[in-house]
Amino acid sequence: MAKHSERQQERHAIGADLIAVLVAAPNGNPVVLTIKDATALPSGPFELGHRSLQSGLRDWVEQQTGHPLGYIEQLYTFADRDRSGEDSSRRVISISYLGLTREEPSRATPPGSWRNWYEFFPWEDHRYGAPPVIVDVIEPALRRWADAAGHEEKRSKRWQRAAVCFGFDERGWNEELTLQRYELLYEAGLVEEAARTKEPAVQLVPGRAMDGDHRRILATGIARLRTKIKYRPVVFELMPPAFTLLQLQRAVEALAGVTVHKQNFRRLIEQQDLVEETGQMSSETGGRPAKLFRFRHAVLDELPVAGTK
Amino acid sequence: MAKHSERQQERHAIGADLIAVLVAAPNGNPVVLTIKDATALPSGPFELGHRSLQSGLRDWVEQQTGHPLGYIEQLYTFADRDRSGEDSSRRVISISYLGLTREEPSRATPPGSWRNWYEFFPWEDHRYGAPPVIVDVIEPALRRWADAAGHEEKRSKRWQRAAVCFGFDERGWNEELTLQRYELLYEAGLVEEAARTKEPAVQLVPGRAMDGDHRRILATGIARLRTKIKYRPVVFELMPPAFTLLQLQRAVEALAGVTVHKQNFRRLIEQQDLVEETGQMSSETGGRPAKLFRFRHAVLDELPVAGTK
DNA sequence: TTGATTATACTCAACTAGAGCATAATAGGG
DNA sequence: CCCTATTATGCTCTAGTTGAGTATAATCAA
Repeated sequence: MAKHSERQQERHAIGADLIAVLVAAPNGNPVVLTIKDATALPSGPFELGHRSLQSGLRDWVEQQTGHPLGYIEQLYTFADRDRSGEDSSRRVISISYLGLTREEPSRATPPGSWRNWYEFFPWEDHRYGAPPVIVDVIEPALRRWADAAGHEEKRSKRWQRAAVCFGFDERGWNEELTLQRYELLYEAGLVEEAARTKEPAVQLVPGRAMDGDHRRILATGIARLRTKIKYRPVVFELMPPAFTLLQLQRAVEALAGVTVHKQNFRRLIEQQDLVEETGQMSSETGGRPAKLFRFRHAVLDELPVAGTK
Repeated sequence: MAKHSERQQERHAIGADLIAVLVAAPNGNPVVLTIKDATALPSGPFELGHRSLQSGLRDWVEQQTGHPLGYIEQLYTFADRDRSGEDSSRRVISISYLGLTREEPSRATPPGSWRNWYEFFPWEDHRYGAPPVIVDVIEPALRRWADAAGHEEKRSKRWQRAAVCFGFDERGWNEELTLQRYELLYEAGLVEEAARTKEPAVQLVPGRAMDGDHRRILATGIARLRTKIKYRPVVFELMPPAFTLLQLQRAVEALAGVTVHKQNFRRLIEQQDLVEETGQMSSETGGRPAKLFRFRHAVLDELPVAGTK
């Protein structure tokens, strides 16, 4: 155990920031709360008055958006000097959180604050097939990046990594690799954030950039959520009190960025007793009316339950 | 975005500590590195000179143990005032990590530094059946705790939570709930750490206590590792370069605290191509000699691989 | 009344996971 | 050398899960 008193001077040159990836899914649109014209995630300093990190986050997010936060989960803490834009005489520790909220808040959040998260990651939305940007831009760019490696061994390692991430060479798309894909594009110098420090690539991959690490944090949040919905019933934090099974499915698909087999999705939800009928039917957009369901909150007490794989 | 400059004063009253849950498994024993006569986890301040949190941790752990850290993973960051033992005029942010190392280091670590982690959680080892402490001490104590609740509804909620955590009422043991179990015992005032602030219970549950939050952090690390080995090949970080399948199985069982079906374990490992034969056989303790295997490091590049469920 | 659209019930085959049986190869004691 | 204990290793069987498809039911709009 180091003596703390000797190090007060050094330790005091440290600050802490809380950064939030705040997600909602109003009618099947995956949106995230942003500030500064969608160039940053909402963040605020951790202050002495806060009871804990989590309550500190709750305080200012609820104050800022006017809506209560349902689910909160810590994402990652980092303090890399190279990554942060500040000078190196002091360090800021950034603690990021994933938060889910039920509705898209309107008051206290200027229009345009909530953004479809695929604006930042156009290559992540495979609900309507693989986005053209992958085969048109990303694949050739990563091929060039791989070929630019010195040794043959390194070349093939690079390409294998790219192929795993993006599902090239028959490998198939894995929606959970959102973070790995962003990091790969960053290392290959294909996103704007990387081009700021490294030499810029000839052609950047489309997708809205953000300040500092924020896009990377968003990628972390998306990846976490995409894995989490498979084994924990967290989607319901994003749903209205009553919903149809198709609405639920659309929400899951929006987050995962892939479509699922309708009948199998229903089977899964029902056999896990995640929902119960409200007894009412929906006034539908078209087609046969659907039963309305509500989340069975009791499942949260029956802990080791599964989600919506 | 808050103006940072206005808050310098407040922000500077913050320090950061790195805390390590460092795990090894020499011949099937799950051990963790401790200091101060096994009352604390190794920790050190995060300093300005450190390149990043992770490298800061690596620096002083390797310096302190003389062994390189294989796998490192962030666990959790917290700054709750109630939990930490320090005065409230300043805050320390604790960032905890899980680290895996191959061998039990001997130099630079005094004897007794590595402790079997079941000394801290005697109720977590189900390799030889459910430990008697559960039915003898924990179950009746939690029954009393549940009954002590005011409303009938709260009583049944408490008991349901206890039953889920410890597998009462036919529910079966779930080894991944290590953290939830510790937190339950803490809330029920049944561990020493809780008795320091709350009123002490009549009889505490056996198990070595630690300073501050350290036992809780250890529980977090164990729980994380128990879930991780099921879908990522991290056990191999704890194994020697060559090993028999039984040795591998013993390591997994040591971490998970439960036994597995031998033949099915072999089938799983082999069909996933996690290992390859070295061509050599083991000079065994008894019985038919076993083939020696080594980890196929290439699987780390074939990313979305499974582990040792 | 027909077609489009969505809801909902079933079926089927492939695969996975849990459990057990059988046989092989070694050591040690008589 | 044979018997027994012990561990290694191969194989089977069954139940459950998963992916994909077929069939039928309600509704609306033209």
